[in-house]
Amino acid sequence: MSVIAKKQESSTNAERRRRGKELILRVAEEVFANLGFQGATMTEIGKRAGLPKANIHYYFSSKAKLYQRVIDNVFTVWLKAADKFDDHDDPRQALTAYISAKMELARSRPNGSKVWANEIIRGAPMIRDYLETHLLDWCISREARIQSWIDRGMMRPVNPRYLLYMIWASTQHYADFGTQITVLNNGEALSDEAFDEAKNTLIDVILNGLLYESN
Amino acid sequence: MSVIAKKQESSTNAERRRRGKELILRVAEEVFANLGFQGATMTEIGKRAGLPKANIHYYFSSKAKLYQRVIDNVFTVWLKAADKFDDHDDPRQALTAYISAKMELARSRPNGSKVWANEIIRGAPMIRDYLETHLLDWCISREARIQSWIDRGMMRPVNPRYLLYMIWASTQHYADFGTQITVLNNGEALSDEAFDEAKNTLIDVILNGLLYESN
DNA sequence: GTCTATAGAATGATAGAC
DNA sequence: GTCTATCATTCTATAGAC
Repeated sequence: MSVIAKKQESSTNAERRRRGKELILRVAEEVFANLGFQGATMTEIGKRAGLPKANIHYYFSSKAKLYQRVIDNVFTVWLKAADKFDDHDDPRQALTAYISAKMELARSRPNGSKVWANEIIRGAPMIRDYLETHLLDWCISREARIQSWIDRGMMRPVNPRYLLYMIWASTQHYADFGTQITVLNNGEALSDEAFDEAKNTLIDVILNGLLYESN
Repeated sequence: MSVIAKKQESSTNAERRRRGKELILRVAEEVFANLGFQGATMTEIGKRAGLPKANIHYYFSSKAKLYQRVIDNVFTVWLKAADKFDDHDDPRQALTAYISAKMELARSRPNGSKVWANEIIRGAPMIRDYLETHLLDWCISREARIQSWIDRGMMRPVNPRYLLYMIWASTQHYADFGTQITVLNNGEALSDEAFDEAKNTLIDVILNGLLYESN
């Protein structure tokens, strides 16, 4: 076997290993979201991934480590969507883009949002440092941006932080409380059209609540 | 011992028993809120209540039954606050009263809100029937009320259901995500003044977003 | 009613064969 | 790398003394 062939085989194995880890992470996100950290079991994660639990321990040394990796992914995805906030220097466009991005995330990755919510409700034992550093930094810089809009008379004066909380809460609700929303929708998940209407209602009320008539 | 004395003693014992159950329920709400259903243990509940776990089982036959009772209490308290919605036939007054009541509940009973959130995130296994009956009924009647305001030109047209979700989400956030809010507040819980400002921001944005200038 | 002790089941983690 | 078998721990729940 040539060196090149060896390299290719090695690359293939690495690739397979990566895919195995990806699969486990995806399944683990779902299980942690629906059962909480304590409720989730390695056996259940293994079962849904089609593996004995010993294999999960082979890839991720402990349940806590696996959970930490799931949380890392959730935060990475959130950060990426949150950057939509910076695309425009106009409150109407920026807030519309941000609310839309958050709603699309709630739609496409509800389990990530649930894991995050579960973790916060528990008192954030695993991610306190994220909150104290990355999240706080993100907030401070965006609050400055919102304040500059207020100072320039582009929107009504509100405490920027409470505005951010309002947007987080009302968008993430469609992921975290998806079960309740489905039950109240006669047991059917919101259609794409209904979800769009919900999104537009949020944008409509918040922008109307913040912007002056003239804008 | 006279019959009256016997009656009094019996009443005192019943009273003590009731107080014992109350204490356990209060402690259980806190433990379920912070650890989730699976994370909460009878040992921990007993420890915080100053009792061995066998006593908890004496008062509540099983962990599931105790949890169900905690959930019952949460829903009862919520229903009472939700009635604030009916005190006025004017959107400004009614929505202000309702948002205020929800925020006061988030402030005074954050653990109840967290238990509810945990239960919904898990897929509402224990309270699906509540959602399908009591909560749905409550929604339908209040949506009709909101719709009548819209029909009478008292507020801008929005889908009443998504407005309710917005109010629930943005108020309950202050309970469910209290840990995150505290960390972002430099590790200190929101002061009464800050909480009031948050409440007024919500009322301000939502009412401004819904009502016509002339109102 | 209250407690100690323990049964019986489930879980995270690992050893060791293949 | 993958699997079976198993250990050590922890949990719900109950038995039984007081």
